[in-house]
Amino acid sequence: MSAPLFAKEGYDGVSIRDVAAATRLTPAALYYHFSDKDDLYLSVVIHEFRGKSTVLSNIIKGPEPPWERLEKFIEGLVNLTASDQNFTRLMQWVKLDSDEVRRHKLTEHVFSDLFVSVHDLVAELNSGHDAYMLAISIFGLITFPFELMTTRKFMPGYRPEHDKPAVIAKHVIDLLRSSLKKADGKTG
Amino acid sequence: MSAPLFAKEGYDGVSIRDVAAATRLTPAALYYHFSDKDDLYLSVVIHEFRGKSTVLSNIIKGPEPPWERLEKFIEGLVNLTASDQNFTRLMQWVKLDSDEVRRHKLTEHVFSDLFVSVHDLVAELNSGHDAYMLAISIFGLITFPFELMTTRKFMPGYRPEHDKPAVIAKHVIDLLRSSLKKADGKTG
DNA sequence: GTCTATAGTCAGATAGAC
DNA sequence: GTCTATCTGACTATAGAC
Repeated sequence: MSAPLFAKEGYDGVSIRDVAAATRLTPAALYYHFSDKDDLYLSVVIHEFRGKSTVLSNIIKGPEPPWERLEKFIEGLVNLTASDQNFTRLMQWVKLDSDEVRRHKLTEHVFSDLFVSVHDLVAELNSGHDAYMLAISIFGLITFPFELMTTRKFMPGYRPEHDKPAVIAKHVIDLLRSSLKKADGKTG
Repeated sequence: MSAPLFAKEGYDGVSIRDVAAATRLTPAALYYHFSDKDDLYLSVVIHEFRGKSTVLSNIIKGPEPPWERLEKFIEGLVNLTASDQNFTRLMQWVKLDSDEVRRHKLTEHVFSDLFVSVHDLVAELNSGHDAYMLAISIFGLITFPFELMTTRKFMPGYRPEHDKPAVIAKHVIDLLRSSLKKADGKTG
């Protein structure tokens, strides 16, 4: 209910009174359910990510060859990111969080599982690239166009199709294919 | 003087009093030089980026073949990003800024010139990829490892060398080479 | 140009009635 | 569990002395 608020304005930009208005409760009622603002914020953000990362992890653990699972994962994360703007912004706020304890807790719940899944998948590809770096690159390639969504519209060369999930996913896959995909007919 | 403050805590996380303490002025003195907090913030951030993007643009406009200039640009932006942590964080705050007018002004001064330079460079490569998407991908590949710096240390597979600029730059270049670089002996 | 002092508003958090 | 009322402190911004 209040996730869009935190997604838009971040921790410092949202007051307990704002959350109270959005949930049609009073500040005092919120303090009955949460010990303080940090507790409320953590609960909201972690709840927002629950389920989403497990859906993507399941894609990654499918029966297909690694490259095909990677393609499906890329399409899945692009679609998720495109369909829920709060998702990307909440991740951005996590990365920027200036409170170390809070950022550590969020990282654990928000990034870890999915990162491990992608890391293990790209390791299977045997591409020669460092799996850790490669996993980070893939997340960067997928999320960066969405992180820039509100600013890149002013850049030269922009066309509305650059916002379409299918176009973004295809671009990422095309960019990675020649570096990562083993030749089709190759056998051990 | 107060750029590190805004880099760490963002617009909402830094008060006029904080800036006053950092500059050893009083809030009232700051209001003599700046009309309001927005004016102060914009001045600080834009000043922080001046010069930096022109240095990189000059690399891009060198005499070498396009792919070599792209390699040098990647190394240059990686080194800049690695040497000045404020740089990355201020860019992240710009992307997340919830005030549309402020974000528009910052985008103009912070992103535009460099984006245009990279866009035109990758267009020269004739790689077959959309130049606009490709420019965004390159910025994503370079900056994402630094945006995740504080959180990815907790991820499995992490080694300290993953923070080294040379390693990050090499990874990005290696990842892009087979997709973007024309065969060496090719002539028109 | 920089100061002290302060106006006016909003923040996080709590006490106590129901 | 949720409310009204309120405490305490921090915030942006300004007035006016020097």
